[in-house]
Amino acid sequence: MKKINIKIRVSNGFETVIGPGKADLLQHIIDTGSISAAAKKMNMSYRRAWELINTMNQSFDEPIVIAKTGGIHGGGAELSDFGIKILNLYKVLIQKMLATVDEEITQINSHLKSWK
Amino acid sequence: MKKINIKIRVSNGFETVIGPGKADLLQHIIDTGSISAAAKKMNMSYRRAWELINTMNQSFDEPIVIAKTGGIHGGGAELSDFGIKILNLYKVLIQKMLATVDEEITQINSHLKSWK
DNA sequence: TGACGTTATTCCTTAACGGGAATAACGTTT
DNA sequence: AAACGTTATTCCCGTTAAGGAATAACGTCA
Repeated sequence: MKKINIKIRVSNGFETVIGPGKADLLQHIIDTGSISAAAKKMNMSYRRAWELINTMNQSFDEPIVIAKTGGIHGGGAELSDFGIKILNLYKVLIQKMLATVDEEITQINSHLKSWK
Repeated sequence: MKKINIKIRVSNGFETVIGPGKADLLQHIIDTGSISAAAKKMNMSYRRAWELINTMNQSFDEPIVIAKTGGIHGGGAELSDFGIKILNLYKVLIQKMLATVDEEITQINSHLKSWK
């Protein structure tokens, strides 16, 4: 059993707008309600997580993540309705794309060395 | 008109086995018959081109690029039949994948800022 | 044998990336 | 007012990535 892996990124021409890492991060923010907690779950620095989020928020015409400082637990973050929509679009994108190329993936996989 | 761009890479789990850059390089090798000429056309250093090729040759169970030193023009490189097969598989992979998600791409694109 | 142009490989240096620490701002709770 | 935990932001530093230069090896041709 080998471990071929298709990575799909959406770029605006010079930077990734959403891809595997950013989508993962968004999902963890949904789960935890916090940027720092999401980052920790991914073994990612807060600094980097914030950068990814900032890139996304600046790339789209509406914010993806809404963050608040202060308050009951010091603050927190959640996806905007728009952010949820984009994340779901990305998930659908991946699902559809992968569903169509089982044959080609199998063929490429069969020629990959397995010890890596 | 915006410039959304979907990048698809095939990974073996820890490195890219074929993706946009490597596929481009292979095509240029077909066109030029030389690693150095192909690299030059892409504004890529020979050193890097060789690394990409080496990664591919080591990742698959057959060589993708066959290179020769010496001879009439100092040497040269060409894709093996297997390399041509893999490159075509990748092209088909991309074509099929992109063909299925026109709707999602259009939607994401419509929410991307255009000045980037 | 010497010239030629390409592949193959090593070494050094520079640039980019990302982590960690430090700090401020914030708003609720006590 | 003080404490708390999170976001937001800036600095510094080490690691890694990538480029360039240099050199050897190679096989054909003159």
